[in-house]
Parts: sequence; structure tokens; C-alpha cells
Amino acid sequence: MAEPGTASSQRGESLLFLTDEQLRKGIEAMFFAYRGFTADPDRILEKYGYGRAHHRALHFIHRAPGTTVNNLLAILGVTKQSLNRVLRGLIADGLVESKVGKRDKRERHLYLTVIGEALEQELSDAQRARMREAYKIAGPEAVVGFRQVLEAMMDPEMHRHFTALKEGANDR
Amino acid sequence: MAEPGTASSQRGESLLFLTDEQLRKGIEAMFFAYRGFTADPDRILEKYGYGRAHHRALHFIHRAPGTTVNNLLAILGVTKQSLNRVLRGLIADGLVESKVGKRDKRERHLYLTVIGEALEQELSDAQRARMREAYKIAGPEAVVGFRQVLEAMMDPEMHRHFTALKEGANDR
DNA sequence: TTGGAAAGTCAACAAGGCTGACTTAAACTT
DNA sequence: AAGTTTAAGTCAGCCTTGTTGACTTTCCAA
Repeated sequence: MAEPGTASSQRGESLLFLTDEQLRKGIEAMFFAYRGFTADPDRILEKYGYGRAHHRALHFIHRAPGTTVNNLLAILGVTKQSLNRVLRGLIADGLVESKVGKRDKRERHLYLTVIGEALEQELSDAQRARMREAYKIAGPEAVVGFRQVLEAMMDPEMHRHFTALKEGANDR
Repeated sequence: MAEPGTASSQRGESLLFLTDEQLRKGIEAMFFAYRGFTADPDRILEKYGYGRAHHRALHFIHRAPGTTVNNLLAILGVTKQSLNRVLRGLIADGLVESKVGKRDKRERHLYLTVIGEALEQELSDAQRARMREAYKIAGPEAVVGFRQVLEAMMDPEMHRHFTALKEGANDR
């Protein structure tokens, strides 16, 4: 059966002998886990008539309040037309506010309103609850490994965005 | 800065003190990593005019040759109409074969043809390469943790499907 | 022999991606 | 000051992949 193992040593930089079987299981784990990852927010979003795209926008505006449209575009990796459709809805419904830039008036800075924050919290609570539970089951060492593998799996540019969010975080 | 940590003990079942910040980073890591995870296959699929839905069908038919449509439906978690459209294309293009069940002639058993296997391999090679690289960077202990957290994140029913594939595996 | 399960099909629709073309306003550059 | 580039937004149209609902065909099993 042999879980992912090594030649002789179990620690550190030793060589990994990963069979295609084991790698496939990793791939399937990602697939099934991602479904679980999105399941709870999806249910909440449906109540309000929103989709995953709205969730992503809310999440990243919460995390980087005052972000410009262009920056959000880069993080989300979609076209401006696609993002704009989503943003228009959120602004129309009063969940997001778009303010003209002070220094550069071409830019729009995005913020969540009070009710925008409320929905973001509701979504985030559900998603964090699942994440917390998974962490609890897997244990503290697993959490570190989980994050390391995920980070190594990102495209370099995405990792840049990830890191940028990671440090600065909220409430500058 | 403090990476995910514990109260006093570092090992085993000790309590985790996970801030919302740390959990949010886990969420973002999933988001960005999943993009990397699908990026390589997506590029290949585009060459052939297929989408992610086709990839998923090919993957699971490869992993469970002879599976019925109903079983595949349960694994993929989509409607039969949605799967059928994808399957119809793959069958028409000669990548998938649908054989009437011997015991139960209502059932269709699905198999990859030679060229179906070839595309599955091409997709899988790319995806496994990224997974292998990520594992290599993160190290063997990280791999175990990664899998543990992902498994804990799945819905129970999805975990059942995951386990079923995991054991039996290929080439019955 | 009839009821129900499995599979498949048709139609219609929606979300959320995409491209291309174009406008407006502001900010750079020359 | 004129011209170019940039940020944002819009319109139109397309594609994939998901959804529901209604319906047929096949065929197993009670």
C-alpha cells in the first residue's frame, strides 16, 4: 500500500519515489477537496442569487480594501468584461462601493459596504469553518505541509499575488 | 508572524490556535493553487477543442474502466444531461467507447479507446509533472499533510468515491 | 405483464468565461 | 499644446458547462 514514501530516510531533502498512482491520487484529492471547499459558500450564494464569481470579488475586495479594478483583474485572472458584469451587480445591490482615485482619477478604488461586509463574513465563516475542521482532523503538522504543497503548485505570478495578500493583509 | 501553531505542544492531537487570518490564507492558497492545478491541462485541451468537463470524464473513465454512466455521474456530481453532452462528443470523436452491459443491458459501460488513452496520458502527464514538482519542493512530510487536509475537506460522499478509486485502482 | 429504474434525448435557460470594437477621461510624453 | 497611453467601462456576440423539465426507449423484476 505504502503512502508517499522515500528511499531510506524519511526526513528532509531525501528523494521521493512517487508512483503515477500516488500522483493521480493527489490529483483526485484536489478535485474532490475543491468541491468541498466551494460547497458551503455555493449554498449561501444561491440564497442571494449570486455565484462564485461574486464570492471571489467580495473576498478579495475585503482582503485588499481600496484595490483598483486593474489589480483585482490580475488577481482573479479574468477579463475586465467578465469582472465588470459581476461588479456592476454588486455595486447596484449596494454591496460594493467604487470611489474615484484621489491621486489618479482614472482609477476606481473598491470597498465593501456594511452589507457587503456582512455577506462576505457569512461566506467566509462557512468556508473557514470547513477549513478549521479539516485542519483539526489533519493536525498541525499536516497544515504546514498542506500550505507548502499548495504554494509550490501555484504559477509564479499567482504566487506573487498570494504573497502580496499574505503579508500586508487587512486594515492598513 | 507565527505560522499555524499550537498552544504548548507541537505534536499530535494538541489544540490548534488558528486565526481567521491564517484560515483565510488557507482559503486563498486553495484558490490560487487550483488555478495552477488546472492550467496545464487547460492549455492542452484547447488544442483539441475540449474543455475541463472532457478532461474529468477521461480521467475517471481511465481510472475506472467499464464504469457505468450512473457511477460516473455520482463521481462527477453533475446532471446526466450535462455529462451526456460531453460523453456524446468524446464517443463521436472516437475517444470513448460505450458498451451495453452484459448482465444489465440498460447500463452502458465506458472505456477509453487507444486514442482516448493517448489524450488522457497527455493530460495526465502534464498534471502529474506539476504535482511531482510541487511535492519535490515541499518535501515528503508535506505530501502526507497535504493529502490529509484535502481528505478532511471533502464531503463524506465525495470521500467515499475518493476511497473507492484509491484502493481498487486500475486494470482489473 | 406491468411498474419502475437506467439511459438517453430535446428544449430552454443561466452563469460566467471569452473576443473584439469602441468611448471617456485622465495622465503621461514629446 | 498635441498626441499617445492607460484605466475603466460598455455593447454585442459567442462558447462551455452547468441547470430544469418533459419525454422516450429499453429492459429487469416482482
